[in-house]
Amino acid sequence: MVFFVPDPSRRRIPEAALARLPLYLRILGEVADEGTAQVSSDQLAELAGVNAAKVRKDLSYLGSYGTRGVGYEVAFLTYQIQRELGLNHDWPVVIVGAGNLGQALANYGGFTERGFSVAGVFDTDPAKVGAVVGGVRVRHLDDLSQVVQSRNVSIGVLATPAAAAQEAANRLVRAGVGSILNFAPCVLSVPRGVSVRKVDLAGELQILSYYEQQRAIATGGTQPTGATARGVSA
Amino acid sequence: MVFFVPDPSRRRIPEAALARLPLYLRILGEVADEGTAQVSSDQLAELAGVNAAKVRKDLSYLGSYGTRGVGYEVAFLTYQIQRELGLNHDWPVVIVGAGNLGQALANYGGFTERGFSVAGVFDTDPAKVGAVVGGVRVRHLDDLSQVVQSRNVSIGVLATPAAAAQEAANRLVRAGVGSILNFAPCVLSVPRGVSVRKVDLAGELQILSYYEQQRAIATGGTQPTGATARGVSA
DNA sequence: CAATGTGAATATATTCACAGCT
DNA sequence: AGCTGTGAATATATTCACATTG
Repeated sequence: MVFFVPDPSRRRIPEAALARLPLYLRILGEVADEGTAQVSSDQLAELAGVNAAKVRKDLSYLGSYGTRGVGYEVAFLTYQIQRELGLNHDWPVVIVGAGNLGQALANYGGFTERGFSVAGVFDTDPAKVGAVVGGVRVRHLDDLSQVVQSRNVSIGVLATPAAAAQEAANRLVRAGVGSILNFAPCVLSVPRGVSVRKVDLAGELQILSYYEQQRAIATGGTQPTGATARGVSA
Repeated sequence: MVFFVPDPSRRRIPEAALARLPLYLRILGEVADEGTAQVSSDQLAELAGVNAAKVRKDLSYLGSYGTRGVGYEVAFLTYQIQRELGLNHDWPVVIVGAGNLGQALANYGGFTERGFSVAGVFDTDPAKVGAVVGGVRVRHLDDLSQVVQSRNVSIGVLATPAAAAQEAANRLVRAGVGSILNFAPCVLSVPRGVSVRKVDLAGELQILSYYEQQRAIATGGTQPTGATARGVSA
């Protein structure tokens, strides 16, 4: 009997810490742009708006890359986070759905700016196929597999209407994509091993709405515009 | 000495549970569209892709709205979640930044579809001011305060470049906005009491990149396209 | 001596498992 | 009989506080 076989993927970073690494990375970029070579966890924490102990613990999952009494070397730490996140590789993405949001994401500089080139934009609507969006021609979804394989794409961005999302996800998975960023307002069912992250834009507003309502209650203030109850199934 | 003054805002829902309410709400909407009147926590859990006990505990923070042995009445539960989130009120939003993302969000049906009307789109760029986006004319940021006050706006969506974000946030706060949804890749500093939620689109991809790298390591498979190390301060 | 890295303490979140209703 | 609502158990995350080290 073998005890304590330490899961070979033991190196896994806790989810909560992982989610903050992109933030630290961005801050390190800004700090570097100002010519600063060293940062302390206190400084990072201040800039990131989090607790300094949290910064240190988060970074400790990557290894011991700081210097006691001094801090972290900006360039070195940047490199280590990038390496941990896999950002020293190219990760071309495909965008499925060339509606408002899909087009916006294709045009949106933020992806390419941070190293995610758009290998293709896909749709099934003949009216959209052929149009040029963000410098990329919209292709028919039938070409997805070919592009994913030839360009070695492993990340897909899903920006279709909810009704089309599951089928589009199926196609992404069949084409060989291993991770999906889902903007469609629906829950995807994917084979085990495929990673999905969901972004719910309207949901974010609903959460803010809760905070605003709490504030309104707390301050005993007047409620916002007309308490027009919406239909229950809206 | 007074012990255990139970925080008057004790009614606060745990953050993690709160973040799932929009998901449940959406699922309830789908279920209702299919004409189903009752759902069990098992069914909801299945549809939401989470544990059934979690569903029950989340819903229990709202009150006891289920019926033992039966489940939850779809319409009633929908109403209760909406009420808790403050969605029985109108919450007009303003969008600051009429670049690619700002325009897309204004056009994007998802906000209005879920009851968040766009009261205005603002920018400082004279080339953009006056253009019509998503049926709304882009106004100059100087008009922000007037619109926020006249339309009683308390939620702002920030979609400017990072460099302009802090100043735009200041203006939102000064105008009277209490909650900000921040798409700009930067950390905002706001007065105590103002809520900020950040959406980091590229950061989401970076996290997926980590998963993909882990998969590549686990499967011992070939790395993705060219291991071109990017500049350290990228 | 200043700041990291980390055990220990605390807080939050998830899940189990079942008493209690319908 | 079946499903909710919830204490208790567990897991994860955050924060404290300090020994350790350059």
